[in-house]
Amino acid sequence: MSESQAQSSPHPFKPVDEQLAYLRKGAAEIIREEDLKAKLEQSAKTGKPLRVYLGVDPTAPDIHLGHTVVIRKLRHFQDLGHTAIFLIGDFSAMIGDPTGQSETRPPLTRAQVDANAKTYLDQVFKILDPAKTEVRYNSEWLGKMSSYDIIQLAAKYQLARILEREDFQARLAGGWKGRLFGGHSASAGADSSSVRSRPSIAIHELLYPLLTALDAVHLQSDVELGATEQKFNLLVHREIQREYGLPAQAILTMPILVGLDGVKKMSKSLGNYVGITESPQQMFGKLMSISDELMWSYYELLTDFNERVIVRLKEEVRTGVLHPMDAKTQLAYTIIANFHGEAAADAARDEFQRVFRNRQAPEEAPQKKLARSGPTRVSTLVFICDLAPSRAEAERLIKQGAVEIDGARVDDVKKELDLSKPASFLLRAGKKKFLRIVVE
RNA sequence: GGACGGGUGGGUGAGUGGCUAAAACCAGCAGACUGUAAAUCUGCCGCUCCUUGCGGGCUACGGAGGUUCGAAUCCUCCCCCGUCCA
Repeated sequence: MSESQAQSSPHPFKPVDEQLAYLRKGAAEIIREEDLKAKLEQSAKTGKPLRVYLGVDPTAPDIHLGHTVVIRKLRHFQDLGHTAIFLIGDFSAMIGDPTGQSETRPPLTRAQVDANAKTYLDQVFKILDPAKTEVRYNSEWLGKMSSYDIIQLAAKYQLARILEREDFQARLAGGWKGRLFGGHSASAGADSSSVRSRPSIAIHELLYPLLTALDAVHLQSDVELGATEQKFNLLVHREIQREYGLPAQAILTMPILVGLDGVKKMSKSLGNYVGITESPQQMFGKLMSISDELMWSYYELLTDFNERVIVRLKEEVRTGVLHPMDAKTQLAYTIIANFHGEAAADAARDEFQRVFRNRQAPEEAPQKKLARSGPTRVSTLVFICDLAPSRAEAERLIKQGAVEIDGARVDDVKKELDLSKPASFLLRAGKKKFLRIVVE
């Protein structure tokens, strides 16, 4: 868990300026900072912690490092003694947040949402302190609304205001911009011509920010967190709170984490992500593969090193005192220790050294047991062990010299192995994929 | 409801009857180099079978039928998307 500077004693709070500095780290924007400061002062005075929430739609079963950025910020509030509310948008997930979507997305079913919500919580509590986290579901209030309530709500906001939103603008104008971070491979000048399948906007999407605003109303939040792409929604929440006669919450947005490719937003569908349930080994490998440049934003958004320390590291790398690889190793170590503990992080680091720097066989590769059989081609083996998606691909890997057995390169496509007797060997396909095959 | 335009491989996008498993670019994968980074270079990049060959078979250009020795390309119907009009 994050060994952060803030310790348990919730009251009295730390000095407001100190709190602010801690909260500001890595933040993209605080709206408005004076508001947040005033709220912190108020809470310091009254001894009443702030109510800080993060709403998440459980649209996928797994969370990855990209999601953790903002969860970590919630943790920071928790560290400072404020009340962290983790809101599961089980109702809103069934509408679908239009943010960053280029078209209306298919709504999730109740069952999917429930299943996802469950796995989310397990994972989220690797970051948040379960004992101090208030978990809420927005179906609690949204599910009970009557159509009358909905009309009332809808009357509180202007269509023009909703349409101001960038996603809608773009979708209405057609030829929506590539998603964040140049999401579509920009072949030169393709912009205006790629309008072919112009997406539509369904009415219910307009309601999304309004409905989720009721979360803020119900929770009587002082602060809401979100990724920068949520800014629009968060601002609507703020206004609707006022409409309902509540003080407007402060907003703190966090930058979107760039994925392993160094270009696009980290996302599962792009495959440029590190899942938080992945093995220490896998995480280590993935984290070491990021570019030197990207490493700094990971330091900022995924670790508790404070700003000054990060600046110093950066300077040391720049002047050649610290090797970039060592800086990256430390980064990977720190992140993994957060999720798996230090022992596991140690092991992952050592293993990484062994395998990639010293080019030795991994201490323990994932094992795959096979029943005895006759002579089998290596290409077939690579395929049935899932090291390649097809036999053709497996064969290609061999032709390209990517396949090794116990460290010896296989260069004959037709090579066969005798699997009729018990045996154990290490099969490698490509740089990163190892499998210990055990024939029983 | 009408007029017009369009639906090609993971993405963009060429291709208007055979030379097209389908240009080019992007993404991806592998090898070399390295710090398993980035950059760069080289190769690969539908599936499958074997005698691994510039080999055979199968599948693929929204769907279904048809014309043809031969279709992503022509015809018919259908579905979907967009623009404009109502």
